[in-house]
Order: sequence, then C-alpha cells, then structure tokens
Amino acid sequence: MSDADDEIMNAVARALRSHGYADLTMQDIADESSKSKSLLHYHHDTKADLLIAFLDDLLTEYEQRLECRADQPPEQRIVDFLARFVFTPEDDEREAFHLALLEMRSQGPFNDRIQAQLERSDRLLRETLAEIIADGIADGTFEPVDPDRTAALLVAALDGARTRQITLGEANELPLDGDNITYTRATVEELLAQIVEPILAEGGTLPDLDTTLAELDRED
Amino acid sequence: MSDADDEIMNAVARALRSHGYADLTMQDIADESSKSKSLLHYHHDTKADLLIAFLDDLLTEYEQRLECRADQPPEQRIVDFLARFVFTPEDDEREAFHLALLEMRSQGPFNDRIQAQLERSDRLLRETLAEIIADGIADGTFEPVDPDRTAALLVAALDGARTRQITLGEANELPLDGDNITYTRATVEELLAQIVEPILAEGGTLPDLDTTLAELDRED
DNA sequence: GGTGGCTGACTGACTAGTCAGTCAAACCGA
DNA sequence: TCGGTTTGACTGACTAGTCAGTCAGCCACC
Repeated sequence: MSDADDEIMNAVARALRSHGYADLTMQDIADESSKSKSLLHYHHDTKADLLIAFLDDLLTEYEQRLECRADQPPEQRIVDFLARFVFTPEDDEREAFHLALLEMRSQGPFNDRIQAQLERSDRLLRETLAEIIADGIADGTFEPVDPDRTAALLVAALDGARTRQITLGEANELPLDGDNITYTRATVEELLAQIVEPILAEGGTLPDLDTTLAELDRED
Repeated sequence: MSDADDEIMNAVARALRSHGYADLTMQDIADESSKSKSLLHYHHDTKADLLIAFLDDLLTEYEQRLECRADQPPEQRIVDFLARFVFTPEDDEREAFHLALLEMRSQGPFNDRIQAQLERSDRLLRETLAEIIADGIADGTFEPVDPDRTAALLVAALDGARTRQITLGEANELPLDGDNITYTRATVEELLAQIVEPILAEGGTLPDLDTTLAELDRED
C-alpha cells in the first residue's frame, strides 16, 4: 500500500471514531488527513468504494494477527485465542477499531459487498478456533467434543462481550467480585473456567490467563 | 400512545428495516405511513427526538416481555429466558427489530441519550437472569455459583449469537450435525448443555428446549 | 368560528462527486 | 547535461442534488 493510501485509511479510522458511520462525510475524512477531499475521490471513485476498501484493510490485518502462533500446543493456542479478545476501555485504539467494525456490520444487511467481507471474517474466526479444538482432540489434549459447536459458542460469547463492552460506554465495568472488571475480561475468565477447563483431558492444565495477556502485550 | 404515534413508530420500524439507520430519512419514514413528513415534525421536534422515542418504545416493549412468568420454578424460567433468544431467518419481524436495535447500539458512543437507554436495557437483562439464578441457588435448584458472572456470560453469548445471525445474512446457518441450524439455536443448545445443566443440583432436570419453544410460540 | 391535527410548498445548509488546472518529479532525446 | 515533455498526485472551486426543519394555511369536528 502506498503512503497516501495508508494515510487515507488512518484518516478513515480517525474520522469514523469521532463521527460514527452514520454521520461520516468525505470532508470529515479529509479533515483527519493532510490531504484534500478531492484526493479521496482520486484514489477511490465513491464513498462506498472507500469504505469497502477500509473494511477490507481492517479485516485483512485482523486475519493476519490470527495466523501466527500455530506452533504452540492446543491448550496454549486456545488461551491465546481467547486472551486476544480481552481489552480495557483505556485501549482507545482497540475500542475505536471494533466500534467502526460494529457500525459497518450493522450495515451488512443493506450492502452485499460489506456482507461478503463479514462472512469471510466470521468463517475464518470459527474455523481457526475449531481447528485448535480439533487438533487438541486429535492429540489427546481435549476430551472429544464437537469442535464446530464449541467454536461457535465461544465466538458468539466473545463477540457479544466485546459488543457490550464497546456500546455500553464508560460505565461498562461489571461490579463483580467486589471489584470492577471489563465485560471481555469477565467473559473470557468464565469461558475458560466453564467451557475450556471441563474439556481438558485428565491431568491437563490451562496456561494462566494473566501470563498469556502479558505475553501478548509484549508481542504487539 | 395515540393512534398517530403508534402509526409513526411502526413506520420508523419499517423504514429502518428497508433503509438502515445510516441512510434513513424523514421522508423514508413518512413514505412508510399514510401521513406526511410534516406530521413527523409536528409530533417530534427533530429526527433525533423521533429516533430516541422509537428506541424507548422498542426497549420498553422488550422489557415488558421479560417480566412475565415470574411464578415458574427457576429451571423453567432460565430455559424460558434462553429460549426467547432463539429465532429463525424466516422470522422477518424479529430480525428487523434486532437489526434496528443493533444499528442504534452502534450509535450509542456518539449519543448520550441512546447510550442511557442501552444501559438501562443491559442492566435489566442481566439482573433478570441473575435473579433467576440466585433464586435457584436459594431454593436448591442450582449449585452455588456467582449469579452475576454466570448471567454476564449467558447474556454475552446470547447477544453475540443474535448479532452474528442477523449480520451474516442468508447463509448464516451453521453446518452442524450434518444439518443446518441457526446461530441462536446452536448457541442456546450449547449454553444449556455446557453452562446450565452442569450447575443443576443433584437429580434435577431441565425442561426440554423444543417444548419450551413451542409454548412460547403459542403465547405470542 | 375556533381549535388541533395535519399538509404541501418552501428554504438554507450540507454533501458527494466533478473538473480544470497546479506542481514536482520522472523521463528522454540530443 | 540540458531543455522540453509527460505523468501522476493533488487541489480549490464548483454543481446538482438531498436533507431536516419551517410555515402558512387547510379542514373536520366540537
């Protein structure tokens, strides 16, 4: 990608973050970059084209982050996978990213091109997780369960937790355990304890969530 | 609510359904009713006011549906609660309703009034579920678990499943068990088997999902 | 005949997209 | 190496169209 295109995509992200999808104008995007509105049309014929390109960008980057770490054992990979969904409200970047994505998702049913991108992303997410589970069953790490069903449940819970954390704003902390904890964090902890732990084969143990989170932090 | 206001709300729902929140105009809404655009402004000063009123309407009705059935035993109430989230793509009405809600949700972070409504709804949802679980623990139906945490997990999974089913369109069936099954159905089945069943006290059994779905169908 | 519900015609603000033209760097033949 | 030419990135000014919101007035019913 060229420098200019890169700057445009960053500008879209910033504009989307401060205006939201519904109120987004080409001028808003231009204002977030050092370039003019005309340039946006120079590189992308229409506003719709620009937004599709942005979504494609977003999802491609997202997919690339999923691919690494395939060499780890299944129990580490699954904790990794879940841990990647945890974030705090302070992580503005992440929150803005997923809010933009959520807005585009809600436009899916009205726009075939958006929907196609979303389906590609959903399939990859579920298949990646199902593969980890299937690998774990094959090598005896996990008890035999239906990988597709378990993956679908985990992905739904992670998605829901993220959506709620994003849309419920500042006050989204759950007053659990006497302490405040984010929706994503609480959900991942519960999923590990209620879903993943019980399917571990006799004698197996799960990597610690905090340790994994710290490692992921160091990587990025 | 007056007849006119009722007609306006229905028109908003229909317009939202065919145009989506981002492209919705006052004229679109007027076109879906037998009234004029001016009338919309006569009853609601601004477009924002109208949409807030619509959201309030939506959530109030939603909340009322939650309240009934408080006389049932906890294991029936929890299956009821989960079963209410199951729907098929054929159920256009439901799908449109939740799509509209999703679009408004994604606007929450840009609009305080929307966000306040969303928070009220989230709290009610989680508290209702937590209360069912707490009641069940108190009367020995369920093993002692943290009601708030379990409720948060269940609500997140239900929300995520619904969002995915809505946004992934026609091809949203999961090819599970060799047969196609909706995201919401698969998730509720898994939640019952993996989360609810395990916290049932010794000797307890859960009501059948299909039976409960049929009963809910008859009620509406 | 007055009042509340309602309308059509209108307007000013705003928006996506266009277009003619600028400018600097790359290119190229002598 | 120099002059001229082309090219691609980029811009400001413009246009046609759309939108929310206004307003004067209509009309059915009290």
